[in-house]
Amino acid sequence: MTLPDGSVRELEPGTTGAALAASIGAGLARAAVAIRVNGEIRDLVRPLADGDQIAILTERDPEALPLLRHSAAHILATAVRKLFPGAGIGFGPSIDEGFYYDFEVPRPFTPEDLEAIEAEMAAVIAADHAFVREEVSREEANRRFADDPLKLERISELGKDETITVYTDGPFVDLCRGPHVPSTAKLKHYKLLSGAGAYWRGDSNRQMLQRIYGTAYFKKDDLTQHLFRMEESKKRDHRMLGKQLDLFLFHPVAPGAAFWTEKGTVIYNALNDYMQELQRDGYREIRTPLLYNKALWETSGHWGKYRENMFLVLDNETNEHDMSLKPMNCPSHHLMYAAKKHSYRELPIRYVTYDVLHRNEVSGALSGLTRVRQFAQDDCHIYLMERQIQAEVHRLVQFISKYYETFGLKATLKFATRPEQRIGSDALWDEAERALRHALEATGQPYELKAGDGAFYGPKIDFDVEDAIGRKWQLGTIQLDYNAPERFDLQYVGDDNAEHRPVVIHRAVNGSFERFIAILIEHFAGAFPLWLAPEQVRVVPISDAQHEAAEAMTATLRDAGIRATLDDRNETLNYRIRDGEMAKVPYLAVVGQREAEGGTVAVRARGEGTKQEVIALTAFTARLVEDVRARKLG
RNA sequence: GCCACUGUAGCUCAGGGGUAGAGCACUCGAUUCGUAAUCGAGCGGUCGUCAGUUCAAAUCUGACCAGUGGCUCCA
Repeated sequence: MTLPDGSVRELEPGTTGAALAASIGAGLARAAVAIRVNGEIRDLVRPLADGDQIAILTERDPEALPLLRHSAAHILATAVRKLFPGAGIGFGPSIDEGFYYDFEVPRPFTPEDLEAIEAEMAAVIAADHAFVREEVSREEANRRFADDPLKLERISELGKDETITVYTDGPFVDLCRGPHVPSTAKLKHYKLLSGAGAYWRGDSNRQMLQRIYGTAYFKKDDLTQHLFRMEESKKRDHRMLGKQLDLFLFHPVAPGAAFWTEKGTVIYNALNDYMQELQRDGYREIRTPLLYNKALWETSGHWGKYRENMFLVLDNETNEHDMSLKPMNCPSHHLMYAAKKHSYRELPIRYVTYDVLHRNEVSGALSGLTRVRQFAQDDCHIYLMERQIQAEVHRLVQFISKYYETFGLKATLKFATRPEQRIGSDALWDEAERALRHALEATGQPYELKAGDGAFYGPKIDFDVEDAIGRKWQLGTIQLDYNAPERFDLQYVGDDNAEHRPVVIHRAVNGSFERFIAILIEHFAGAFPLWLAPEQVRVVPISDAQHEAAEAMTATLRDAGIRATLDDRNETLNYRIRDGEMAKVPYLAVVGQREAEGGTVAVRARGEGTKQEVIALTAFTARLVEDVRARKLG
């Protein structure tokens, strides 16, 4: 057998991974979680064969964590079966952030149930049950799971040639492909998080099961960090901060559509201004109608595939719902392009629109600003020749990266290639993928390949950003589209005086303003950098004697374009300082007798406590103006 | 859309078959203060909406509306 370092070991036939690990060292034997045999991850207890390529997996291997979590799901089921005899069992996989298991029980699990179950899991772990793998015949499997209709259903779907395996840990037997960690004692750091209803097979026509979510890690620190992140997410929830900081609100009369307060609107406009500033170079901002006859959606293909997500509007003359609010801008952009004849000399043509869009999301999907029915994208469509793709994508990647950097968001690029379901010839896809990949590599930025994850009409680059507490959000996208130009019969006249098809690039950076602002609120925990802060400076006179001076200073700041307010309420200084800090205003400019006389302000920066700086108002103003201009972060 | 839970003052929340409570915010008065809550008084609610049960409903029941979590990252 060959080990990862290339060394070869001779072993008795039938030796298991566990025995191999033990023969290498006692430490490795203890740390071993599973074994990779010829690229396939297996249980340690399975026998090895002559000539196998072997790698022993320990908790340090990234592939090991899902095994632990999947095993945790079994341990959870073991505990639930003990406390709720007769509970039906569904699926219990590991997921990105942990694991879950679905149970068929007469009532939902309560938080108290979860506590009891978690305690019972500790008992299962203490018992140190080995995970025993067995290969069984279909008949045997049906016999074993005679009381588990959900498992029987799954067994009936397995192909004739598939090996059916079951895993046993102590009293619990489960139909399972495996593999698992060697025994229940491997699970040390885990936490049950929540219970929720979930349909069997995700089908709302099937019965509702009760799902328990949990998470597990090899290291205590990792679990602690995960739980901390959950806590921190709760504290930063944009729905709570939005209310607290008075940025936006929702009302039952317009579900899924935000009302922006004057403060929220400042942020919205600041983002829009920045976007426009970055796009002065070569972009054409246009506006198109919000309401269209269905003819447009028939051309674009939305009428057939997307209609249930569109808001249809009754046309009184025809008495038909044959008008619709636009759910996206692309068709209207294509229309604008097609309205004129274009020379190759004009390309690329870049249309940008910030119009409001409506999509009829199902009611249960709505959530704060992140899932809404009305929103605005920074929507751009670029019409260009194939040979321009590389340069254009290069330009876009740099632009988008720069944009995210301004907010201190770390972006990761994902390159998504042709999916199974697609349109267009392979030659076209080859060309499109080649052009995208070259452009990507030219930027020098690392990227991750997501094979088969492209749009049905073309490959794409997605931007995942990581926020201040390490959460990932999918934001920007650059998509090549060969389909739309066909549907809309888009053309340009080439240097050969013949008509040619342009290619379309769809591009969004914010995704939607609504969702992006939600992400920013959580990223900054409501403490926006100066250029985004709705209220940038709050002038706080110490007593009435400085009222006039403070008023004049506020006016000076405002004249310089700074969003300054005056807090001359009849409250103590302490009260107003506290209020300013809680409102997360970047600067409090305190004006006492000394400052009023000297034309200075005592500046208290947000979160810096009493570390104040007394500075001439003119110098302070100049600094603020510069920081806003530079969109300085902190 | 479906399931579970939730809906009481502008906000956060307590209460609960017999005429509605707190803190903060707001208004007024006193206080004029050097860096995270000064004191006092006052204003403020058809207890999400509509029905039903009851002598009596904010409380119990149902429907609806809205919000929150979830609804295969396949044994």
